[in-house]
Amino acid sequence: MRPALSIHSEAAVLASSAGALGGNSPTPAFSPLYQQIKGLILQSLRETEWRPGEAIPSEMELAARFKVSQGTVRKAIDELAAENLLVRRQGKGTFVATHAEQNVQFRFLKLVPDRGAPGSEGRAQRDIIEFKRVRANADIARALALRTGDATLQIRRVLSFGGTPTILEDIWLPAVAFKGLTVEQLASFQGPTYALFETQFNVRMVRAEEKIRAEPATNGHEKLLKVELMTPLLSVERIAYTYKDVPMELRRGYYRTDTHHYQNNLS
Amino acid sequence: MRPALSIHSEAAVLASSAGALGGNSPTPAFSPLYQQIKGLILQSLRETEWRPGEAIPSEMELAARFKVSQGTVRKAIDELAAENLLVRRQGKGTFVATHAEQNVQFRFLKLVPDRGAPGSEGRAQRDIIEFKRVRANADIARALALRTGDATLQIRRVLSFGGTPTILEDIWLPAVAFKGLTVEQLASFQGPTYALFETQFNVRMVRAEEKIRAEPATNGHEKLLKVELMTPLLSVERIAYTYKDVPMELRRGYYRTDTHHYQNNLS
DNA sequence: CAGTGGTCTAGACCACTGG
DNA sequence: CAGTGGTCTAGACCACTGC
Repeated sequence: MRPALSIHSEAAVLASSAGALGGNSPTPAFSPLYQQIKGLILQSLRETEWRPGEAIPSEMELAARFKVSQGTVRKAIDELAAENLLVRRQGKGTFVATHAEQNVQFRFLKLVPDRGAPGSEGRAQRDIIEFKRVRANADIARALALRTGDATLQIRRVLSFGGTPTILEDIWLPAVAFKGLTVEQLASFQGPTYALFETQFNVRMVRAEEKIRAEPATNGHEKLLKVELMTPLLSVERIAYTYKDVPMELRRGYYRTDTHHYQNNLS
Repeated sequence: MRPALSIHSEAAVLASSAGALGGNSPTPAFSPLYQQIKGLILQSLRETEWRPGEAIPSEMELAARFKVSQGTVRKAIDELAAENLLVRRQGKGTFVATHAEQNVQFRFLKLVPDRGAPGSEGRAQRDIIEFKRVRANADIARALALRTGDATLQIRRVLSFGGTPTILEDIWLPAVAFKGLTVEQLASFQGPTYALFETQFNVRMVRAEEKIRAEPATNGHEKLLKVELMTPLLSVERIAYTYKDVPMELRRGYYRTDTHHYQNNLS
């Protein structure tokens, strides 16, 4: 069976563009077939040909569609599954990952209680303190790849565990992508906020970067978290990205760490 | 070619032990061949048949040794490489991972400068403040899977970047495994501490868990880090594990986060 | 029972490294 | 050039799911 895709198609593009610019082909940039298949599947995910939670076609179907062997499709899916974009379920199929699944919830919330398992406290109480439309300052704009002055939605909320306010978060979203988001929607939605983003705005968060510092409680944060002024808090700044590495959320969190801690595993 | 290993060997063990206990075989616990191969390779790593930095036998050789196909060995090695226990180098071979490699250094040190790349500050200055033999209290013993009162080596040191003291660390090691470790050795060794552990004590750190909190500088920590009393510091408690999930190091670090931050990537 | 993902094999060929 | 890991294929069979 001859593949319909050239093994060197991407390389050809790179080489030709380098040639057009007069560059002397720095790297052949060989791209294996399965990487190209991976790219095609990724493209379908971006274009939401299959939505979060849905099954994608079987390996056999995809192999036929792309005119490659099942093993090649398999390797592409393997990588996407390793990146948590797809979830394989033996006997059932391969599914688009979603933040609505229980086991995924704690991949993005690393604050866990000192005693007991991560989810042992039941559902966190979420209180929305503020919701407003603001123009991005230079910092916010840079983080979200916007221009200074572009419209954003800002949300301030407090998460409480067992009645104790533990997390204060300020969230900024590009207004264009989240047009129509309301406080009511945010307040009434059961489940992770990122699941709401998936179903209502077709925005799927794929990865995030967090910068963590220790800072004293000030600016009224101490009142909202019910701690003394200048109490050390964990400051967590997160930028969350969608499929094509587009930043779609900036989040500044302040965590109390007297009964919880930020858990990280290195390997 | 018939495999010399039974596909169900591990399953058989589990089933028989469950049977001996009168259990009614809860899970067949099917173990694929490549997992068994992975286990055998892991065993050789533990027994240091191949030492950190050395090449392991080629895929073909291992396939012949274990009487399986190259593809099966390949899948086993794939997983070990994904876990950072092995490193593949095309055209050269597969090597036992080591902390002596440049690119590995920053997998375990997540504190990076606010400006500039992770390694841009040059080598950190390390000053050993204290080195003593102490008996483990209940906390230390639990963390290192020792008994209270067992001997440990305690090291206190300060890491400085560009002349600024930034990290204060207390390290506890089980004395039995690190017999003969001296201050001179620690002070004179160039490169990561974990690389020293590999070459001198045959202890290879494979993964670690970190619990992070925000705490005020007290107990003289403020003097060693040259900050004011009660300045918020990042408290990082790490337990590091060797191949077979044996804890071999407890480390309590206090990080200044005025010019650096703890960087974490979620996916 | 059919359909899915998961394992295993055998062989061909490619890309990369170093002598 | 030989030796290594990397890719791709084709086919057989296994484990799991749900009808």
